[in-house]
Amino acid sequence: MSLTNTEVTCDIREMLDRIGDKWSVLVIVELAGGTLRFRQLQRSVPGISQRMLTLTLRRLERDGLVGRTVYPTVPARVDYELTDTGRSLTRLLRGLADWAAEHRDTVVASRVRWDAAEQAR
Amino acid sequence: MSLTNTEVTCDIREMLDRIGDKWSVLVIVELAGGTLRFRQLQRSVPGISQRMLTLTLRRLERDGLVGRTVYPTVPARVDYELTDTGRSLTRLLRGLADWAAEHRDTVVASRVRWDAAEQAR
DNA sequence: CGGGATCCTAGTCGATACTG
DNA sequence: CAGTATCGACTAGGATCCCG
Repeated sequence: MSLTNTEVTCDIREMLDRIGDKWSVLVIVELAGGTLRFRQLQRSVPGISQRMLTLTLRRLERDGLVGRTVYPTVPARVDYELTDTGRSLTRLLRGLADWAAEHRDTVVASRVRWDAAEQAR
Repeated sequence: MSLTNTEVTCDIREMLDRIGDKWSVLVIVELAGGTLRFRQLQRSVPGISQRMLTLTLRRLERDGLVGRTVYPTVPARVDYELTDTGRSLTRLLRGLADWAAEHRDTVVASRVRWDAAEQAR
């Protein structure tokens, strides 16, 4: 169960390079609820700009986590959905969310203590 | 088991803000092997600069994931070790590493395909 | 509607030099 | 040894405009 080796840590870094940016997990989580169009997705992820939604989706599509379907109607219609690989990620995200929920208070308290000590200097 | 709600996604973003940077997980993984001094840690994490190791350790200490002990000897000696909270993270990191190991080939293949299609334009 | 192309800023990171 | 301070490069991300 040891984690101390270069190979494993590189694996983790790869993962974080994939989903550690500002928007990827938010998009993935929304798509976990089902297929969404570009506009729907943008409305579902408050604060994301058009540009960042596009960039994020392209990266996820490139990695095979998200599928893109274009319907040649006018105006254009584009559906986004998680692939099987993408869906397999939701289990992991659940794990992250659970850890965060469980330890948030402790972490916040630690920060408050730290910042107070900082202030004291 | 749904992930689609703002609260959960914020939890995950908090987590990623905490460990999603370039060095945090690498430091955590090294400390998972036991207490280390500053220099030992720097040698254990190839490529990390003095500055980034300091910054990373300060952040982790502020969040209560890493403990710091100073021995007032000359020259100074400082030990770093995971707290209980920090140690609880290793289970999660194991999950990330496992996912990465299992899906790396698929993801890489998807990228190659994407980049080839890109080239074709 | 679903983007692409540009421009710009704020923050991250690395390199280097210095200190107790 | 264990840092702090400074500078400069790079880049993620936001704002805006335009197009089919």
